[in-house]
Amino acid sequence: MKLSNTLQRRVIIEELRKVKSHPTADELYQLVRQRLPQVSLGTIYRNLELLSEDGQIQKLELTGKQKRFDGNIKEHYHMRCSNCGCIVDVEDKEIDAIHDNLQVLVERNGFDGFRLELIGRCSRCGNT
Amino acid sequence: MKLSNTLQRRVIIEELRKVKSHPTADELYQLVRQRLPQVSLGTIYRNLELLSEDGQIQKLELTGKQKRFDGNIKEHYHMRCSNCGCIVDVEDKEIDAIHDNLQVLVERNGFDGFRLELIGRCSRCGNT
DNA sequence: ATAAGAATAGTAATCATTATTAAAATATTG
DNA sequence: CAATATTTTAATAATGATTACTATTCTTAT
Repeated sequence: MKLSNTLQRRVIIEELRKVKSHPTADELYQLVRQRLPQVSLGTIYRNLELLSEDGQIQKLELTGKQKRFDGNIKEHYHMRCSNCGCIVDVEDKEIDAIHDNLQVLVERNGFDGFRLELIGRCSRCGNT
Repeated sequence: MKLSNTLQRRVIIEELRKVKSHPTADELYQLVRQRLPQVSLGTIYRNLELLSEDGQIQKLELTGKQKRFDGNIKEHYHMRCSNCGCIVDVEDKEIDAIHDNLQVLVERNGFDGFRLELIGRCSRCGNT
């Protein structure tokens, strides 16, 4: 079924695409509220689910108790900062290469797929 | 600090080591209750955390909203069944090999580590 | 055995998420 | 455009997993 074009939905998409922080539903709620003070948290949750089912945004399958969302639907990797817990995008040719290798290997061994989450330090937290 | 030797703690470890199902805290609570009917769910949670900090059991870093625990502290991979959601151990030479490759690659690119979760069908659910 | 510290059962509180519902907005059809 | 059907919304309640609190009991080290 096609999704209706509602103001709330438009603002949710816009705000999600503005940020690169892979927000949780609640974080996005805070952003959307600045433009639509009456918006309800349930609306955020419902739309994030619907929009990700519809392929307009990405629901991230990551460890941790909160779901996170990404306005960028191009497949790419994520790194979790071992210090602050934030999620950052990984743009890395070599990781793309290992992805392809993993995919082949994993399928050759009868698995359907895999989830890979990188761990490191984000730029804010440095290398120490 | 060293952990005291309590009956509850012993039974929790024993029951966890008996099963290969990577239970959640609540699932383990059901098992422990059969031997200690007065045990409290809080005791299960607290001890699972303490025991994993102490290295006596493994807390699994997996996607999904519930934490899971493993009595086997030897490092090994896990597969999530895409049908029933259960977690099964993966014993696979090739996966071990890719693990080592990934480790090298990931470190060479400045990451500290990674989490890999395989996806497939468990033996109960078959290959369809 | 006793005192100090740790762990327990029971309960309440918290956090993330999902469900419910009546009213409002949007889409469809004639 | 008007009438109707459908979807979505805000507000609220409910759920499920986990954590916090607390008075009492158990362990451990003297």
